[in-house]
Amino acid sequence: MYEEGKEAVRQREKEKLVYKRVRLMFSRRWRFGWDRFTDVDLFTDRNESSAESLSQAIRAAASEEPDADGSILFGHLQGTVVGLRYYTGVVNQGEMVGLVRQPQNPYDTNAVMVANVYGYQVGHIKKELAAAMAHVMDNNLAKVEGVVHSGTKNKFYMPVMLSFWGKEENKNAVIECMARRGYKLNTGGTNPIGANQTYSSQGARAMASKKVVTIPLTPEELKNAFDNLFEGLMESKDGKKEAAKSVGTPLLPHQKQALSWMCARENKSGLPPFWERRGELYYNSLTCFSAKEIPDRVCGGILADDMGLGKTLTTIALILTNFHKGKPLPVETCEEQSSFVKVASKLKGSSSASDGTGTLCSDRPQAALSSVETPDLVEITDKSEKTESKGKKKAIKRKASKEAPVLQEDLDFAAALSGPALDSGLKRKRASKTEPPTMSLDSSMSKSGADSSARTTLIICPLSVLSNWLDQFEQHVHANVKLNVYLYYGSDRNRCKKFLSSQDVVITTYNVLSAEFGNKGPLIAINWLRVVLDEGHVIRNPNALMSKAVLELTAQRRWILSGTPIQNSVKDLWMLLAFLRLKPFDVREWWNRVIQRPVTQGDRGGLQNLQTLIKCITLRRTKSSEVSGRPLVSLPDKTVCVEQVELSQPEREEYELARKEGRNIIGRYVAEGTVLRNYADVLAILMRLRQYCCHPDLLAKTSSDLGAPATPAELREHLIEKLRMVLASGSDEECSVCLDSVRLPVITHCAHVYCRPCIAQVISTEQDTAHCPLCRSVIKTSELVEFPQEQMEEESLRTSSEKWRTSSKVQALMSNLLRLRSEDSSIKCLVVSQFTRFLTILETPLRENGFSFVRLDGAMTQKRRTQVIQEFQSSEVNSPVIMLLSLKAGGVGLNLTAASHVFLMDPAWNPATEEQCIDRCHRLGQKRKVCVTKFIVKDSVEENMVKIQKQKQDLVEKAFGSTTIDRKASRINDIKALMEL
DNA sequence: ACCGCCGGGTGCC
DNA sequence: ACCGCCGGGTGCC
Repeated sequence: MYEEGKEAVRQREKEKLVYKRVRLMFSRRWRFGWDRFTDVDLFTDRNESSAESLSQAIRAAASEEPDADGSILFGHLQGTVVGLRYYTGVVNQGEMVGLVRQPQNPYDTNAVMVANVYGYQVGHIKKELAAAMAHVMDNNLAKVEGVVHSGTKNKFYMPVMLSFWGKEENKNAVIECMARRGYKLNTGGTNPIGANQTYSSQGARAMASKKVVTIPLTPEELKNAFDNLFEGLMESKDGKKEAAKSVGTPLLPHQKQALSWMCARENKSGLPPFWERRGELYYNSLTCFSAKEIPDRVCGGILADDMGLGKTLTTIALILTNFHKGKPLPVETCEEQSSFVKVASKLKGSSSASDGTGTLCSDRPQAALSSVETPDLVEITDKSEKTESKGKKKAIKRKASKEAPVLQEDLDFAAALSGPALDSGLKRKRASKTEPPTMSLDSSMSKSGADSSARTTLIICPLSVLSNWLDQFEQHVHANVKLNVYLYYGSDRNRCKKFLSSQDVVITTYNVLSAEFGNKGPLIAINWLRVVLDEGHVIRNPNALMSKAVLELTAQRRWILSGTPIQNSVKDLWMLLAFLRLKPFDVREWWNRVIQRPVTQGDRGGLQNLQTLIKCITLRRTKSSEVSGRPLVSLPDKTVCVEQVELSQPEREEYELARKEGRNIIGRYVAEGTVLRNYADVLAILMRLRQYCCHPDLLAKTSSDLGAPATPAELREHLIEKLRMVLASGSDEECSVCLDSVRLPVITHCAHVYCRPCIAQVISTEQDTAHCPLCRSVIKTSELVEFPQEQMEEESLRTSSEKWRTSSKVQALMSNLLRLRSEDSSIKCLVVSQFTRFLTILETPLRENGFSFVRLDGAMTQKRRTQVIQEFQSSEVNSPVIMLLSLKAGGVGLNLTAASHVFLMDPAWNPATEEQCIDRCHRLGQKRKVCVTKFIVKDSVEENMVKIQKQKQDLVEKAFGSTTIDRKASRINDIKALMEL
């Protein structure tokens, strides 16, 4: 009887083999989060086209996983999972299961497969129920989720609690569709089985013992909690690791700390978050999944330190310090390798795509490379290859002859026969070993862990920081170390796989990667040692091509560098975790069910789980963090002083004339209560005064040239025109909605300026009856006037052609610059103004006095910008000593540490804008004391602006909840104070 | 699966 | 014997 049974099983297996190939595709896609199809086809014929189309189909299915946003719970239904004994997948009490339609199933086109969190198939839904579900699922009426509350009682079937989720409008259709086939959805009240609790860590256990009453988070609490998600992720251990000798720059304490943490995360040991050891098994407390094998740990994480704390340096240190098995990257030094220089130069020609790389790129000859590979490494490589080919051979043999695998099967069959005694209730053995779970795990493990042949770190960054990486490598790698850094960018880049994977570092951009993703470039094909995503938050949209491309990369270790890890919502986090392959959340469904939905619904447990998760993989320090009681980075001192400027007699007379005129006009508006209606006019007057304070030639042709307005329409046109001129001169105006400097300014019909997104929000909330926040005029989107940023170029030409004259403020600046030069000619200065035309005026005296300078303003192309910054930052003797900087130019990331003196030529409305500007040189990397000089004209509108700045700062520190009325009042008060009314 | 179902063997009690 | 009953074989979709 025993023999007969054995034979029968073998026979059945053989018959089913063909179908099994198909089925495996389905189960495998779960296992790998849908994206690892290439590893999968152990059983497919090596028929390229069929494997190809199937893989495409599966990939397409994966991307269809809907974003469950806005889904509501329709109801629950108790169902049955059948066919348990045919599959290896096991389910623990309380574990979630996935339900996948299998329209290709040859026995039943309605089949619904059940898989556990790891993607191992557990069974099928009983066919009558499957028939009903198939309709719902195929028509996308609902997403069905399963949880197995009670454990497996027998080997053949088990109950499963199904919940149906979908859009409100489909609810009745779903309920009716199920009812028609005799399945009544339990829609009772606010769900009987606690949809929320089910997913949180207390899960089934808590439910069984007592009803846990959870008070959902308010949206505000949620927002706060979320904003703080990345705060305080300072590793408490102060383990510090010394960098390898090849790192030329000494690391600061917090950088050593980060290096230690990163090395630890790469040299894996210990369990990933939410896993614990339970006897023989590893158990995940979130999903209730358990496995015999040690779960995959994420090799890498998120380094989310504040900007300026040295993420780049730390990453370079990591590359050099932690190669394999905690040993430093083997690199050659100049002295030993002088004989190879010739080879190196040959390679250099073929590889460098930009002069930036030239000095670093490919200096290490290939001869040296091969000598570095220890026999030990080679051996491991061979081994992994063997296991891989063995696996394939086995698969092929199974098809050809049944002799070889019989023994294997028999053992398993015997195990199966021995039944529950051996099962221990948690893990059933499968009669066939065609698809042992260990194999897939092991193979992925050996790929990521034991494959020591990978050498190269791939760094992907936005184009804007590419040059920064090259600089930093040059700067921080020890001078006599030959590190192969290849810039994979430009049309003549070397696409040779062998070449790339022999480099130590390959740097490329997200765009290059996206481009290659489409036409199968080498980046996707190479097995990288490490992939580093710089500014990693750019991949937060999972639909973007570059995000998809990034997920396809094969690597043993993965890192995300980001100064701003989260922009708005929980959703954005999925992509980061998916890239890191944080299982099981790399599969969207588990992320949605375990984290995203609970958190967005205000479930505290869900939020806590998210926090724990993030904490495990993230290191974040801010500028204000401390290491062992000391501040992270001690910046050199900064002194800010105000230098009062006295106007000359003629200047004063001109100014007073304009001031009186303006005061009269504004005074009339105040008396009439029409300040806000004529706001553009007011701003134009103020602007005129501010410009007088700097230089008389700043004044553009003013609206007075336009002639007196006749009709209301003309008046409006004039006001809008005035506002346009105020903006065009570079003034940093404030948006009354966000109370910050305007970004993407638009002008309303009633001549007020706001940020485009701010006013768009006002319009969308107030719908048809939207009013201007300042004057309550009706506003419409169609009537908003765009203000194209940086459109003032040719005007500056006209000014320079006029006869140049000086001004008191110009004099004040020049005497400072001349004094500094005589004290220390190496000092570099930033000269900042809101008025780009003022910068142009300043060029003349700078040239006359023989200062070498560069200019950076918003009108410059990105390319020119980086060029200018590079020039200015250079420490060469002839490099420019002065940068003329437009206040609003450049993002926050701008690094101008070469300068130690800042001259703010004119005050801004928003003090934060000035601070931001100062921080561009007062930041990490600044070696000198920073000295800031603000020029303020005595007895002028500028002095009043400074006073208002102070008041505003106080206000910001005190409270935030200012109403529109407050804002309006404060605007008017500001103006009155400015004009001393 | 300690079930249900199928289909062959069988046939008074 | 065109049924009932018994008991072995069998078992997801």
